Amino acid sequence: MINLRFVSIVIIRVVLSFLMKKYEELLVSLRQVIRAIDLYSKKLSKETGLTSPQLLVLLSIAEHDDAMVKEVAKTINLSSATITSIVDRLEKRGLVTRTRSTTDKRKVGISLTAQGKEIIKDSPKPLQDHFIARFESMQEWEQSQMLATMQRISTMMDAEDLDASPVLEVGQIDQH
Amino acid sequence: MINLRFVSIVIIRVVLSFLMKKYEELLVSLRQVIRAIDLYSKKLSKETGLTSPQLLVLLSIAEHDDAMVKEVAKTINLSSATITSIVDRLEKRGLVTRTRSTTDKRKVGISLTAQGKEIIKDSPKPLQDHFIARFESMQEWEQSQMLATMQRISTMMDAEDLDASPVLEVGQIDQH
DNA sequence: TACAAATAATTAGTGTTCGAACTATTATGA
DNA sequence: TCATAATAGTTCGAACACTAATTATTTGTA
Repeated sequence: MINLRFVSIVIIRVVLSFLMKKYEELLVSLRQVIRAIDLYSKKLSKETGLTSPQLLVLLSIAEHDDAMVKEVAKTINLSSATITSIVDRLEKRGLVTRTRSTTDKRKVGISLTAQGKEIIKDSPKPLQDHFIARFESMQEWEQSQMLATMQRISTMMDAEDLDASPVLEVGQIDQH
Repeated sequence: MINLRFVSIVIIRVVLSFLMKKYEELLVSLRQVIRAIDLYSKKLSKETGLTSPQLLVLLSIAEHDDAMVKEVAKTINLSSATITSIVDRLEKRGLVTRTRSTTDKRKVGISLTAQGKEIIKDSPKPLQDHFIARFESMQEWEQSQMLATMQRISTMMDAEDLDASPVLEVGQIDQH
């Protein structure tokens, strides 16, 4: 449903517009952040032999064993079709198994194999885990500041109106 | 080079960690923003019959006529290979033309056809343009606040160290 | 000048992502 | 009950997106 790649490009551009006067400074920060994540993602791929989405799916299953396709899809914000194709590859490599539920034969549970668990165990933690300790030590006012910024952007996008009435055309955004 | 989709997922998760206490509130804001962008992107696709990347390429060419593949790639942060395949489709639909340069026969200039210009003219402005007017009216302190937040995240990622010495292994991030 | 290195674009191959159509199963309600 | 709606998962086709390899051309230099 959501094309997150495009979304991220727009978000970055919006943030840049938002800070036109600080454009250069912010660009440096953003590039550094993106570069750090990109490099870390490559490191993960090299060490585990998995792509980023594959690792995300695997981690999601590790947290909730025997997860349904739909649950995984919702957790990491991808369509069921995408999860199916990623699980296909993971299954082919013997990292997960599919088991059709006996109580509801529409459902399919996905579980890690011993080999899958091994890979998870060896892989470095996802980038965000590394930062939580630091983030937790932040001041309350800094957290509030970030939230205020996001809400401000949301308001400017009329996103609230959109959400309130799903029927509303997006064209409305473009007027007035 | 950069998998922006994965990057955006990590950024969103980092921001969420960052705001664990405000988790629910922020989640609502983020969903609203993403939904607004997603809907707007669909509106663009429906009106122009183009996908978002195609429109981005087209707009990039509109701004700098006779642009080289490499220039377009750099402008919208995609690989040359990706641009080639997108331009293939745009050319097939008669929206752009390729002209090999006479001075440097390695280079290929991409230009809009009359039909391509027509589509650009009719298409609504990209989402970010719509917000610039609002953003410009923002207070100086609000802009500074956003920049401060980004720089804080950048620092926590040790991204500056990374950028300072390109040789540095990403593994360094995971230590400290 | 001649030849290696660098550059620009493309092609090949793999993987991700989606919506729409399809199959199978379960839930609902007249 | 039994037809119909809803749900879970898959398949299919199209478009992206990347790296690595290839082709053609230009640049740099011995």
